[in-house]
Amino acid sequence: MNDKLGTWERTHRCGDLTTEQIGQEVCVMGWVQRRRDHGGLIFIDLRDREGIVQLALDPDRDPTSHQKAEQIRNEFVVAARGKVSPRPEGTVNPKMKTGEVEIEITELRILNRSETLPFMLDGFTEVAENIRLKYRFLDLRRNKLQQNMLMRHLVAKTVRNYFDDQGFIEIETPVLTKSTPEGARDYLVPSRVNTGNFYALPQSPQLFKQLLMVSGFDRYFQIVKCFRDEDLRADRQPEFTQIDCELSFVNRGQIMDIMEGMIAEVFKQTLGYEVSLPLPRLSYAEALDRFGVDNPDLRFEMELQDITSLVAESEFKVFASVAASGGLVKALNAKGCATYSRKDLDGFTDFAKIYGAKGLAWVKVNEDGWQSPIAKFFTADEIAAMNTALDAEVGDLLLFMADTPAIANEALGRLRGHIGQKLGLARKDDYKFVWVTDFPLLEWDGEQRRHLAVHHPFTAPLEEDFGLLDTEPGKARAQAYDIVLNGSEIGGGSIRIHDQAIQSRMFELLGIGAEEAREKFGFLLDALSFGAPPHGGIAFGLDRLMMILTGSDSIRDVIAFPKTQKASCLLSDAPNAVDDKQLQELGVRLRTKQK
RNA sequence: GGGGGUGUAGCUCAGUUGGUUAGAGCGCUAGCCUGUCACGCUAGAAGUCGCGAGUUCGAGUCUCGUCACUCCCGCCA
Repeated sequence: MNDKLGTWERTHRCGDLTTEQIGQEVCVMGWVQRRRDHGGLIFIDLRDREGIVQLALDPDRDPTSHQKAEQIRNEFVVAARGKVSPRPEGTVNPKMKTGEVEIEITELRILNRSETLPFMLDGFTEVAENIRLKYRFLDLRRNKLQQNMLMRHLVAKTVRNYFDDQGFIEIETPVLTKSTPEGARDYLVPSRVNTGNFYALPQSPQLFKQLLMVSGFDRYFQIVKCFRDEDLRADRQPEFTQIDCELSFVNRGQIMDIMEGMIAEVFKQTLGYEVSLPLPRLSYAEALDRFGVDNPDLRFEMELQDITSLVAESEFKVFASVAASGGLVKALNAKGCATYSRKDLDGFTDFAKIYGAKGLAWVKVNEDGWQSPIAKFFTADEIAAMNTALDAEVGDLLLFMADTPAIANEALGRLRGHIGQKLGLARKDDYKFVWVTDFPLLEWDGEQRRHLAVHHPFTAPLEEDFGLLDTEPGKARAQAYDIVLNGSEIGGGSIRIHDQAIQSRMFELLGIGAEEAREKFGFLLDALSFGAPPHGGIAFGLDRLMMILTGSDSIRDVIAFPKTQKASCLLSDAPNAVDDKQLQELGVRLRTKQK
């Protein structure tokens, strides 16, 4: 039989008790982290979301409570009253926040019992993901996840306060929206009252926030769930949260200023970390040239060097032929890594191959020159030129990639990140931001034989590249910007097209005919024709930001109830089959038999 | 759609060349213990070796298939 809560009121949270409360009568409630029964004395570590405090139960002080404590097991829910006391000389626990005090219990109530848990919550062992997810309500009791959720709340609160101060208002946009087949796959919801028709869950509130600008709300933000039916990754869930913003009458410099202010405020409030503003800005072209990727990790240098011209005439056919066919030969200098084994180097090659590289050439810089399978193909002058370009010194490891520009950049750029991690140059408590700007507006899709929007079809081109739309649209750059933190894209946005004629022209360039554009985006084109102000915005991935703030390797650790890689919820068993009756009402018939 | 990893007690894992009755730590149960804090000591219970076939005198171990979890490529306007 459990005890009743009765009229007891909690006076403090467990983790909040310090020497300041010494002498006070307190009442705490929480879960039993651990019981240590000495036969006489019993100690209980009582836990709530703020932390753990030690309860001391002395049979001489209160035999009834002591007797109850003998039955207590892990995760029992307990309420306890007693006096906060300093721990006896020599028994202070410096590892605990509350380690200088304990509560001398005078009355104890067992509010509820617990079965033996399927796994320990003590944080000393890594538990398999599927077990954690099945018992997510228990997993969430663990300290790390409690901290993550509390910090997530703090971030949301900070964001709301900041935007409120800046004159933004939060407006909700619909979750049942219209499917637009551009971009990611939609999650579809069948409509009962419009049999045969479907809503789509929003991939982002993009169009609605633009409409809010047309409506004159001027500065909008929303912390909002978005949905994409694509395959999952360590940093991707099918439903995720964006900090979504849109502003009118601003240029992109002003947007970036406001947004980096928000990010700085978040880092200050959560980690006490001062982000120095303004953040560096890098063009897409420069990012690719120096780092190979558009989301460079700037916690370390190790920049890529373009050595195509140095090896174009060399005897090494692999490099020379790539150079002759318009490819790139790029190299990076892994400082002091000449000691790496053949196995390490093979590992790097395998890593590069993931990104389409055919191979990777390496050079160890020794006292007596280059040690490398490819050294013999180069003249002393060529080697000297490469050494200079790469700032090579004895003890360095030079890595070379020759391929099409896209593959050479991507593969060597990813390898740069990989080696930076391996060398411990990418510290989790170091935060390096960069804005990447001037993305290409369009990319050519060879399969569909049409241009696709790199960002989305509502992105405005750079004003100086306007003319290119009619001549070489593939070369036009966008008024777009991504904010990158430690090699991870945490946000992206653009100035939008607010001129209906230009938006129509953009649809044309994307191979979307006038009729199709009207059918899919007619409401946007209409809105643009009724006095749309110049506007632009950005959306931040809250989950990815939380991963970095909490030092989490998985997005699941910053989401209360995440899904597995196959997008199922092991806790509730979603998605699941539904009754025929439900399907009938929706006018939906399945094409395949269910298992 | 493709590639890699993992799956053995409630949890974390070990298990040799295919060979007797599958082990350890933690947890759990019982007993002891008045200053521990991942308390300690003693004893005990606990297994569909993910699932299904196959090879074999014999399979946790080899082969094939399959399922789940996970990391990556593609995909993610």
